[in-house]
Amino acid sequence: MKLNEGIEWAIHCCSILAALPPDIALSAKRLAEFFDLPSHYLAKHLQSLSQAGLVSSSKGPGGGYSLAKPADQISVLNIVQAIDGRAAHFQCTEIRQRGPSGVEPPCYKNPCGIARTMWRAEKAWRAELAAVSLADIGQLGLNEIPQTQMDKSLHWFESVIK
Amino acid sequence: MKLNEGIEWAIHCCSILAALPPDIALSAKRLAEFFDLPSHYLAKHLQSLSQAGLVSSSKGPGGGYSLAKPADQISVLNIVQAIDGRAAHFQCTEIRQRGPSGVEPPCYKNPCGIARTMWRAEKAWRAELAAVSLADIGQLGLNEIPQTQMDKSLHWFESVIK
DNA sequence: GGCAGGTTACTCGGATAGCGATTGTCCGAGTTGATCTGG
DNA sequence: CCAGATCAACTCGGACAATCGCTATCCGAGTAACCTGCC
Repeated sequence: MKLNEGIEWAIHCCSILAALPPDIALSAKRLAEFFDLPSHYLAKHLQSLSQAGLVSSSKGPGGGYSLAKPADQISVLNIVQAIDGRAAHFQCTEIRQRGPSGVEPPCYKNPCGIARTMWRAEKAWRAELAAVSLADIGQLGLNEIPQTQMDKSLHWFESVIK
Repeated sequence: MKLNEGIEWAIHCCSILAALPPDIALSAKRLAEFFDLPSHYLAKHLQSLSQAGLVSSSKGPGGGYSLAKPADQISVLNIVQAIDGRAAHFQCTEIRQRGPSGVEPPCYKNPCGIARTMWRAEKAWRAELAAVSLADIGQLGLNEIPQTQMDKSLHWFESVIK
C-alpha cells in the first residue's frame, strides 16, 4: 500500500496558501513552479481540494486558488481525504460467511473482530491527522525553515504577485 | 489508497491456524477451500507469511502451514507487514528542497513537519495493530461466532484432518 | 512377518500473464483585466 | 478626459492516454507416505 503522491503536494500547497494574505490567489501554474512539479497533474489534485470545499478557485487573469476557510479550521485529515477519498483502507469482504462453514448472513450480528481491529487502527490514524491543522503546519515551518529559503520565498512571491 | 486484499485473507487464515492443535498443518488448498478463496493466489500470500517467519511450512503429503510461534506472540501488525511490506505509507520526496526557493540539502536538519505529521499518524496506526495478537482475535471469535458455524467448522476440520 | 527400494501423490516456492488504479497529459469553457475607440 | 465596448490572455474544469502495482495463474522442486517385492 502506498499513499497517493499528490497528498504530499496538496499539503505543501495548502501550507503555502495559508501563509499568503487571504485575498491573494495563486494559480496551479505558479504553485507547480514553486515546487518544481508537473503543473497539469498538480492541477488535477487542486481540483479535488476545490471540490472538497477546502480551497476556492477563481478564473481569469489574477485568478487561482486560495484557502476557503481559516487555516486553523482545515486539518491535515481534510486534505488527505480530499485527495485520497473517504473510503476505509481496509475493506472487509466477510469471507467468514463463505466456504463450507458459513452460515446465513443474519446470524452475524457484529462486524468480525478482524475488521473491527483494522478499523480501530484506522480511526487512530485519522485522529492523529485530524489533530493537526494547517495553522500548526505553518507554525512548524516558521520555526524550522532555513532563513535563506524564507528570504528566497518572499522574494519569489513579490516577483509573482505584482 | 486501498489495503491489499490478501491482508484480510492472511489474518483469517492465521486465526484458523491458531485454533488448531500446534502439530497440525493445513495446506493452502484446504485453507482456500475453507474460505472459498482462489487457492493459488492465497498460496502466494501464505508464502509471504512463511518468509516473514510467522508460519512454518512443510512439504509433502500431510504437509502445509502451521504457526511458527505461539498465538500470543504474533500481532496483527506482524501479519499486515508480512503481506504489505514494512515501507512507510507516506513517502516524503522533499519537494520543499525543489523549485526556485530551495536551498542546499545540508540546510534542512529535520524531516519536514508535514512528513513528521504523517509518520506520527502511521505510528499510531501500527501501535493499534501491534497491541492485538492472534490470541486476542481468537478470543473475540470464540465469543461471537454463531454456534452453528462453530459446529460446522469442527465437523469440517475432522473430515479434513483424519 | 519385517524391511528396503521404488513409486506415487501431495505440498511449497518462485516465475509468468492480465487488469485496474494511480500517474501523466491535453484541450475547451469561462472570466477578468487591459486596451482601444468614440464622445 | 471619460465611458463603453471589444479583445486577448489567463485560469479552471473535465475528458483522454500511459505506466506501475496488485491480482491471478501456472509449473517445477522437494518430501513424505505408501506399495511392492524380497529376505
